[in-house]
Amino acid sequence: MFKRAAVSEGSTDDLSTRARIRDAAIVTFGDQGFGVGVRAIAAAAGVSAGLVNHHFGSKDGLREACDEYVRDLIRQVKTEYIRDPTPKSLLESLSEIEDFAPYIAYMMRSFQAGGSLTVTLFEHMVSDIEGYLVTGVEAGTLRPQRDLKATARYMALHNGGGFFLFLQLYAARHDGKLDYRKALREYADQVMLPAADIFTNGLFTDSMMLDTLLDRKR
Amino acid sequence: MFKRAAVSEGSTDDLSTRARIRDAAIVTFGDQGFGVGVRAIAAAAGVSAGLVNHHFGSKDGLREACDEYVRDLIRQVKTEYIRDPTPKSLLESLSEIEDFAPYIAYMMRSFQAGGSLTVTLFEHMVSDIEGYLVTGVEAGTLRPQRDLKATARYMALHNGGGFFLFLQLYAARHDGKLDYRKALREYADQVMLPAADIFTNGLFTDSMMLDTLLDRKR
DNA sequence: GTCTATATAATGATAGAC
DNA sequence: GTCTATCATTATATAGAC
Repeated sequence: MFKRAAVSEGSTDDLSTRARIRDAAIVTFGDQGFGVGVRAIAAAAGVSAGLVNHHFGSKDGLREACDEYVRDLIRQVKTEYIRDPTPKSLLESLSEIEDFAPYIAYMMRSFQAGGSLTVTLFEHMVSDIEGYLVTGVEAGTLRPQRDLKATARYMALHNGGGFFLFLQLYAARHDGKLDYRKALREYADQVMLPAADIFTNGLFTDSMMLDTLLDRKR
Repeated sequence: MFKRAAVSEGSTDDLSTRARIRDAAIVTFGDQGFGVGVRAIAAAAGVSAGLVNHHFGSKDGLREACDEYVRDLIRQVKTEYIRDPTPKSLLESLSEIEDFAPYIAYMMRSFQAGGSLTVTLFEHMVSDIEGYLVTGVEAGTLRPQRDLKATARYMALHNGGGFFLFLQLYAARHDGKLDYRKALREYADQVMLPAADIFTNGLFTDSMMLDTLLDRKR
C-alpha cells in the first residue's frame, strides 16, 4: 500500500523536524481551521513557535508547504490506484485508511477556505470522472453522453459539493471531532438510493425541458 | 415587492443606529468573512468600535443578530413567493434583486463557516424541494419517486452543495468582489444541459445498480 | 447613545543565546 | 537547529467622559 505518512504524535518517528512540523500543521489546520495560531501548531509538533517560522518563513509559507504536500499525496494515491483500479471514488479510497483522516480534514478546510488547492482537487475530480464515464460508455453500462466533458464537470461539481455540504451539516450537528468514516457511511446510506433511482430512471416524465434547452442552443 | 432592506452605505437613511451597524456587519462579513475585525465593521457603519459592542455585547452577539436577520429575511421572501409562485429557486429569486447580493454573500460565508444558519438554510431548501416534487408528481411532469423525502434531501444536498462549490471555485479564479448575478448565469450555462439530460434520460443503461441496492434493503 | 481611551490578550514574526 | 525572550501589531472588550 502507500508509504504511510507518519502523522502519529506519540510515537518516536524518524521524520525530520521540518516534516514533523508540517504533519502537525496539517492535523491542526484540519482540526481547527486556518485561523489557528502558529503556537498551537508548534505545541502539537512539540517544538517552539520560533522554530516553525524558522523552517517555513511565515504562517503562509507553512500553509503552502501543507498544500503542496497534500497535492503530492493525492497524485501518489491516484497513481497507485490507477494501477489497481477499484469502483470506489478517490475520496472513498482515502477515507478507508485510518491515518488519512487528517488529510481529508485538511482538504475539507481547504474547500472551506477556498484556496488554490480547492481548484486543484476539483480538476482532479473532473478528470477522474471523465475517465469513469468513458470507461462506462465503452463497457455499455453508461448511456452515451451528449457532452461527456460537461457531464463530468456537472457530476464533479454536484457530487463533490454535495459531499462537502453533507460534511458541513454533519459537523454542525455533531460537535467534537468528526468521525469521517462514520460520516461517509451515513452519507452513502442517505444518498445512494435516490441517486441510483434518478440515474436509472431519470426524473422527468417527458423530454420537454431537455428539448427546450437544445432548441435554445441551436 | 419586498420591503427593501436598506443596506446602502452612502445615502442618509432613517434606520436606527443598531440596524445600520447590523446591515454594515452583514455586508462586511459577507465581503471579508467572519475573521474581519469589529473595527472594520464599525468603520463601514460610520460609528466607533465601542458602539458596536455597546449594542451587541460582543462580536458573537453581532453575528447572531446578523444570522437572525437573514433567517427572517428568508422567511419573508419565501412567504412572498409562495403567494406568487415562480418556477425559479429561492436563490435565483433572491439573486435577481440587486440589493440582495450582500445577503447571498453573507449566506455563502455562513455555509463556509458552517454555523447554525447553514442547517436552517439547508432545511428550508429540503422542504422547498419536497414541495416542488409533490407538485410535479401531481401535475404529471415528474416521475413518482420511490422515497420522495429522500429524493428531496438528495437534491437539496447536491444542488445546494454544487452551487456552493461552484461559487468557491468561481471566487478562487476571479479575484476581487464576486458578481453573483454573473456567477449564477455562468453556473446555469454550465449545469443546466447535463442536468436536464440526466434528469430526462438517466445515466445507467440498465437497473442493475438500483436493483442491487433495493435487494440489499429487503 | 456615542465617543475616546485603555485594559488585556493573542497574534505573526524576529533577534540573539546556545 | 533549536530555544527563550521580545517586539510590533492587532484583536475584543470595557471604562469613563460627554
